[in-house]
Amino acid sequence: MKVVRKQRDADASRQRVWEAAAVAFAERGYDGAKVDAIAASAGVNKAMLYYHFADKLTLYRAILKDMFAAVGRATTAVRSAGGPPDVQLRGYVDAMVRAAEARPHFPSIWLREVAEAGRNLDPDIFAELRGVLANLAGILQAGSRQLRWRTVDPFLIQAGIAAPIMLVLATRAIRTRAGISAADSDDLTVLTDHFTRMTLATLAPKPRSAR
Amino acid sequence: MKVVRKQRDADASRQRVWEAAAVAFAERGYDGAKVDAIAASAGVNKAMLYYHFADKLTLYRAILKDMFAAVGRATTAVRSAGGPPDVQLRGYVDAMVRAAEARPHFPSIWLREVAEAGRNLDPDIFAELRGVLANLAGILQAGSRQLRWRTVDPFLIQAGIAAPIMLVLATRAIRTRAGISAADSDDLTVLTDHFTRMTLATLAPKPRSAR
DNA sequence: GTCTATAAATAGATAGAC
DNA sequence: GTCTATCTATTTATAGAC
Repeated sequence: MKVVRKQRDADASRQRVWEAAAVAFAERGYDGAKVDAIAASAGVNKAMLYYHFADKLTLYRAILKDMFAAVGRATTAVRSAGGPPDVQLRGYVDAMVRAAEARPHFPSIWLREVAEAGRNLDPDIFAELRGVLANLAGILQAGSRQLRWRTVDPFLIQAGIAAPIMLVLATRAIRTRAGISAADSDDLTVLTDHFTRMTLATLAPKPRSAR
Repeated sequence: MKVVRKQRDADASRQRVWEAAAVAFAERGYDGAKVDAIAASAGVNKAMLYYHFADKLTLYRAILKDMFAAVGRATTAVRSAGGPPDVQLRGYVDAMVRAAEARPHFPSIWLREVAEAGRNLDPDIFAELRGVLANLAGILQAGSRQLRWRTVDPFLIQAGIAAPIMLVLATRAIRTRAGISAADSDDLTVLTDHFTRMTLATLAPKPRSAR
């Protein structure tokens, strides 16, 4: 009984550290986030943090890995589900939005990692990223065959989907304050709709007769 | 003569500090960039850095202001030049690409600032951002009238243009190493072409008859 | 303008008691 | 599992000579 209780507390404090760290890394970046602050905000002592995680970098990498693994799982599920390419594409966009939405720290950390140009990413995570891109490439190929989509570099398509989504989500709070309105884009469905339509329009074949 | 020489040296060392700082802030972020490292990489002593700039934050803000002012000038020039909305839009995209390309540190710092959700941005810079967005909104309105473009939130369009461009530029070096190919997208014209076409396709009116 | 030396504060990490 | 106290290295910033 005592063991069980301790176990539950352990999980709880580990979880609180994890979440406080995710918030801090999102708000301040790896170097800007301070271990003292993370521990304090988690309601534990700094030594407790080091009890659960070897060091700051290990903690950070654990959060990163969780993020990218989630995207990998979600996009692979979309691909496995099959269906028409345009439906899969919507699923892909939706997977991005949902993975980010489920983790409030996701957009900021993702943007920072892009800015870092991968310095913190280990081979595992790179493999995950290539997997995500392969899922997208698969959808694009299916679209080429079945819907005569244009042939476009999958990386450019991925950039066009993920980057703006993360920007919109990362700046939700500040935009109203800054006098930059985007009322609609706070609705996640609007987000998915817009970037799905944008991507499909980009991929659509040239009209037969027009011009 | 001596004064002139000193003056030239002053400019030179100030400039070297500026550039070293821009690189460091891009690579490591505000907190990750160390004053010692910046001074060393600029080939001056740390005290020299403080001679030219009041403190680290002032130096950082100066670089930020230069970046956003450049985008403001460039997009305003595009708007003033007038012309058909689709041509103006291409000019707008091109302005983003060029402003970023002219400053190697631009994409990374821009992405980091988005992740910061504006913590470092002062009212001046916010005004600049609103100006850029107003320039885009003007183009979109002209397109609505003259080319029957759809009505879309300008912020979503801006997100769709700027964010992926910065991502592509910020990750140029790493992508080859990571096994993520995007050979074409290293050519700036290809970049401008792609995101211009993407945006125009997004804005294009619904076809009359099709479906 | 430029440098050396150093102050003063902060931050990551650990020892060791409970 | 959890905490207090502390060690050590790093980091921003300045004083003051040349």
